[in-house]
Amino acid sequence: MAATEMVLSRSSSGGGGGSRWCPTPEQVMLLEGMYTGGLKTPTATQIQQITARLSLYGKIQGKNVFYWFQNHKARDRQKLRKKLMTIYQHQRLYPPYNSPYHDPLPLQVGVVEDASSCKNRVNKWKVDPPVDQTCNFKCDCSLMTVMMIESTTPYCTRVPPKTLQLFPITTTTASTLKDDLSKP
Amino acid sequence: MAATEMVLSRSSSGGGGGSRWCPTPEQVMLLEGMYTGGLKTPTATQIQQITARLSLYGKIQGKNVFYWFQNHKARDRQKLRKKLMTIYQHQRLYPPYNSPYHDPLPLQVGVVEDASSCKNRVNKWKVDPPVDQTCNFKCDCSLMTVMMIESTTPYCTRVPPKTLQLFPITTTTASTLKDDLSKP
DNA sequence: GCAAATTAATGATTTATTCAAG
DNA sequence: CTTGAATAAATCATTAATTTGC
Repeated sequence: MAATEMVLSRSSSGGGGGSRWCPTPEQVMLLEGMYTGGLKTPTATQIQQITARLSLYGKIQGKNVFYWFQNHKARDRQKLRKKLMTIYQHQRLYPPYNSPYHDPLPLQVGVVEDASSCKNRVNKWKVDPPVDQTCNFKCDCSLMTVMMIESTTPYCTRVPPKTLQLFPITTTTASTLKDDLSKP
Repeated sequence: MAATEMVLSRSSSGGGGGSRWCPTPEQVMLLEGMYTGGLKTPTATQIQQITARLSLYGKIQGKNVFYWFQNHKARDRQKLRKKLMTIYQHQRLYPPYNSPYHDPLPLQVGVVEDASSCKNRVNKWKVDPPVDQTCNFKCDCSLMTVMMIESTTPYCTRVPPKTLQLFPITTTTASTLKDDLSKP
């Protein structure tokens, strides 16, 4: 980095108040809980609910949740991939078949109908996760839908309703409200 | 997705498909015009305007415009890439330098500040395109912002503004409300 | 102990790839 | 086969850890 200066140029970066979401420990904890609990790709509806719940612990948007799962899954996958790669390399083995470590995650997928017809890759994990909540919505596809849905709630912390600012490009000096994160 | 439903009862009339956007010839013409005119990656603001304009010729959403440019650019690029690849292969040449045909498109980028400091990749094409409309918004980054903006207008054919509903999550056993937001 | 400098994590975008409708 | 839609991989950029010299 330039290191020449970086002082208090606060939030000049682009469009939205704080430059990026900084999850509180509680939020991270809950998210990781859901992830290890089996939720890898939440549907739009789930993202909504998760966002609502996490907003109790700090300001957050649906897209943050969406990104979190995307990144977490991707990095999990790449971690596994590297591990497998070194293993294969170590044993002078080639990956099992076609694209072996291209999808190593033992994610719990949805119902894979019959597996007899392999014409399509079994990417059918679009049904909603193990928890049996009665959401019968077929195809709510992550990001788009999320964005469509969250519409009017720019960031949904439960702050007292101040004068709503569409695009807080203005300085908003300070941060302070940023986080009280004290690591456990 | 189960495909069990998708009633697609109506609206197939008049050139709008139910399941996916089917651009009218006028829309395609205009889009291609803009593309060859130099617009490769419209900002959110531009996407809005384009959508508004194209909605005169048929129903369309911001995401359609977004996807159209994404796909068009991607496929243009891959076409060029293939062409270059065969050329190189044909002449027993290796690509010029590091990743030669990784960015073959002579896209018109925004102002590249000084080019003297190459510390960062010059990916600064985030400023808004040639047309000098006075939008000073720094970083409105494509999809997210588009979605944020278009918010309450699920599909922006010129329908009269109804009362906005913000997505009832409650059980409401299936259906009924669903098609309200998927079909006109 | 403290900040500046460096490195590691990780949030956010962009690009490439894949799926499926027509 | 073409192409709209969706997802995953790669990349960028900023924040937190950490090292280091004082």
